[in-house]
Amino acid sequence: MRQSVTISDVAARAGVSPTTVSHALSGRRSVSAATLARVRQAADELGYRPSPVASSLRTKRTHMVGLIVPDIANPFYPAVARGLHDVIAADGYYTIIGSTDGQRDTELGFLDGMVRRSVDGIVMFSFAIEEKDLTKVVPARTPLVVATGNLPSGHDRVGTDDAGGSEAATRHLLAQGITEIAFVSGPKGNGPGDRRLAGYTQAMLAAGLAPAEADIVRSDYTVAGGREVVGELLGRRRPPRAVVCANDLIAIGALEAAQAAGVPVPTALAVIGFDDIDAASLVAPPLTTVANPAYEFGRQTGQLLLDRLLDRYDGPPRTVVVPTRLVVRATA
Amino acid sequence: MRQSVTISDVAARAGVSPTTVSHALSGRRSVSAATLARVRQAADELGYRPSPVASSLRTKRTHMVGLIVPDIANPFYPAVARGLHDVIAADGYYTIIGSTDGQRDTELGFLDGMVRRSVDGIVMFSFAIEEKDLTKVVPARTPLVVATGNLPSGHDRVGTDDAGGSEAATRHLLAQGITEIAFVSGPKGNGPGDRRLAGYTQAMLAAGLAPAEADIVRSDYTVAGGREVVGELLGRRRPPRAVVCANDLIAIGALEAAQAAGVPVPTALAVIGFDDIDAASLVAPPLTTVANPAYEFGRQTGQLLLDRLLDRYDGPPRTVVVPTRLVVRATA
DNA sequence: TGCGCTCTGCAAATCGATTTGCATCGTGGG
DNA sequence: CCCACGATGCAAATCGATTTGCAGAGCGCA
Repeated sequence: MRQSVTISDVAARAGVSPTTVSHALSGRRSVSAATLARVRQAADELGYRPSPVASSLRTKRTHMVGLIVPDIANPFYPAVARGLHDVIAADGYYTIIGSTDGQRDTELGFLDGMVRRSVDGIVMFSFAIEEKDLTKVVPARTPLVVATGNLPSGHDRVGTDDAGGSEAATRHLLAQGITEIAFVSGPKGNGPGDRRLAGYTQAMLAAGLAPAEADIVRSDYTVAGGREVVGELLGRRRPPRAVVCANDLIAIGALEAAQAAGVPVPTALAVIGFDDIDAASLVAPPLTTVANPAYEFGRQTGQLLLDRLLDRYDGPPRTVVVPTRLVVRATA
Repeated sequence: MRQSVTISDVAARAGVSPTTVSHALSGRRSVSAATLARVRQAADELGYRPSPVASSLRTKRTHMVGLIVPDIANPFYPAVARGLHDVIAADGYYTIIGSTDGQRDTELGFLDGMVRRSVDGIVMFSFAIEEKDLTKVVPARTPLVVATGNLPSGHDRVGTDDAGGSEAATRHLLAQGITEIAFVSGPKGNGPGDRRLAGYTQAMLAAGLAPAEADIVRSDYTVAGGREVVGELLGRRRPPRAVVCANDLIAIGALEAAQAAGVPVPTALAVIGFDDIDAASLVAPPLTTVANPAYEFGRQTGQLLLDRLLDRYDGPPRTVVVPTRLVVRATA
């Protein structure tokens, strides 16, 4: 079950040593033009396809990058994966994926597996792991990009401008003269909800408005959750004139609640979501939302990684914040 | 830059040869209980983590599976990826991904790259490649699951029951006494549109109805396209009482066209989509559609692959058809 | 002429595991 | 008592590349 054509076969055919073939094809040492031509031709004629596995054993480089996410089927991550993929594939790197469901053991398992497989770099979305776990499993020399907001920074890092996004959304409402604005966040924790909440608060304060405690409510990140809490908001004596939501699903729930209550959108209630998932443009009326550019996010992780893989950068950890963009449709 | 702990280190510590360590840990030959214990302990104490790269070089097995898709960011494929991932990860296999954008050269490039990386198996969604390309690049012994409908079968294969799905959708309408049913397919070609069309036709014929040529229209697979062609249908002298669409986006476009024309859904126009994308349940009214179970699809590809990887099956190519399921919501 | 330097090329070691072939030691059956 | 065989362990070959060290040839310069 040996490989069909090896470097020795090429060497034999070209009448040189395997050493010379290696040098000729890799260019790590110079060979004469004549030899180079003979080697090239021999390789060509035999259909030589070098074995990356053998090469990796010696060089310790696999041209593979690990991507660890909670769930590759969750719409955000495929776009990230694609962005990463597009950046690194251009330099011949492959992406190897692990879905962890946010389980700590699974996260560690994939991390360990990928390190042993000697991936050249790792992009990690982790929610259950801590810095010391990371350093225990991942050798210091392996580039690692961390893509979650909760870890202290000992690695390169990419994040979304959550606060800036909801700040822009809030300002968009304020600019229309709307001041009674509520915010629907996610569950307490280190998810994006409270970072987005912070942007809302800041915009309100900057406008000289102090958001009342009652104007800030929490939900899980689902349509049903959004429908429920916004339904409750609308039932109050003084319902808000607008809601900014921590994600699009909540916002879609808000739309449903408004419709159920007979409250016209956006004239009586303006709604703004966050993420710009596919469905945002498909619901009726189409949702005004803050685009969370997952693809761009992925590209940035790829850039940070590639800069280190190709020795273009060798300094202290860097952080990239991916900007968001307000997409104005019909709900605000 | 050598690996920290190698098999020789373990051997030294346990006072045996590397051979014995290998046999002890792999169980390929028997070792005495005492030796086994000593080896285990030595490995443990040193924190031995075997190198899959070295192992692969000798064994030709990498425990990696390649997944080649047109676009990992397209909602269908992440779910497939997850299904595949879940099945094979249980046996220690990793998924390595390539997005090709349906480009022939890119498809071939990833195929070649993965084969050279000596993946143990490949799952391929290809639209631009032909059987002979495949056999040229992929060694006969590498298990390959083909997941598109247009290739002649020389490999294991997984497909969706496209015809069955739209047949069920059509019958669902017929059962309500609706007979004026139109079908919106995709562009001519080997996409799923015409396989879905076939199911519609069959159901109509089985009911003794001969669908008129005018009842079958084509669109691209987008909302805009669906809106346009269904708008045209509704403007006819005798508009259909229902439309079955080749995918959900078209169906959502149909919804928009109906709303624009003031045609109530489902009372004056019933609409059924195909795929059950996330947005299907989020639009208003929620879309009745045929679920195309991508996750299950991925699991099936994983099963076919794993059966061969683990030598559980060694016969001629098999085909698995993943059943669809009618999801009745509010539009039909 | 002689010294040193660059250019070219090869032999051999190396990466870290797996696998084959051989040797040794008991043990039980004939 | 002897032979066959299973159990156990090691030395060495192997997978297919890369890299190091060495050597010969050719050239320029003092």
